[in-house]
Amino acid sequence: MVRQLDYHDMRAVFTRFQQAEPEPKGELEHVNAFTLVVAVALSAQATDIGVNKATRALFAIADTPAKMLAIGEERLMEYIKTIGLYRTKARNVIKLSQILVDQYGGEVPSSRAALQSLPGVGRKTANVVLNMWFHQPAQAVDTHIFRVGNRSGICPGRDVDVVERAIEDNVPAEFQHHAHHWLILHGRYICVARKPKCGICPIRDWCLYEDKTE
DNA sequence: ATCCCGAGGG
DNA sequence: CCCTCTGGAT
Repeated sequence: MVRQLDYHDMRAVFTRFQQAEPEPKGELEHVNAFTLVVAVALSAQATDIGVNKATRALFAIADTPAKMLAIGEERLMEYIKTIGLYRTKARNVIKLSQILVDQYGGEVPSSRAALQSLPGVGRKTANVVLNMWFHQPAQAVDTHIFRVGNRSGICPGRDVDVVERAIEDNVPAEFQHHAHHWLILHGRYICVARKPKCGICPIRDWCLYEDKTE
């Protein structure tokens, strides 16, 4: 039996998030749609801090698909070698850049199908781009949101698809667009994986998580 | 279910 | 040492 916060508690929780951070933003650095796609693709199983450290130098010389192709896979690998899974990511970014040049005039497509057809871009990355760049009602579920959603009862689910639906179905409409970043930031700084900081949690009154250490 | 895979925290 | 980090492809 999965417990899910009721409508009243959901409103209270997101009102708290909104008061603390009226305009939450992601912390992945990017300068256009292309660099956003690349940054999000690179962020798989990596911290945004580590990704930013690598992309700062990379995007200074390669902020378009054409420039990325000019650099090539070998040199790209050197830039992102400090990020996990770097071989696969380098290959995907080069392939993806080639497809954007060949099929989309060097632009980033705005449809989910086109985004997800790019190598290294799955549902989660596509949803981030749709939400952040194209301002579409898409809910990306990452490791933070999956954990926070299940612990708290905000958006529980056995897999990410169920959690995504729980957000769409149960987060009040006016909070939908910012829900992604509110939940991520909460997971990153308060509801952390190992030892959640329930002592300083702003939504503790409504959370269903049983903290046995305090 | 498995592999990919470095950096940082505890 | 072990765990975690805005996953995706096979």
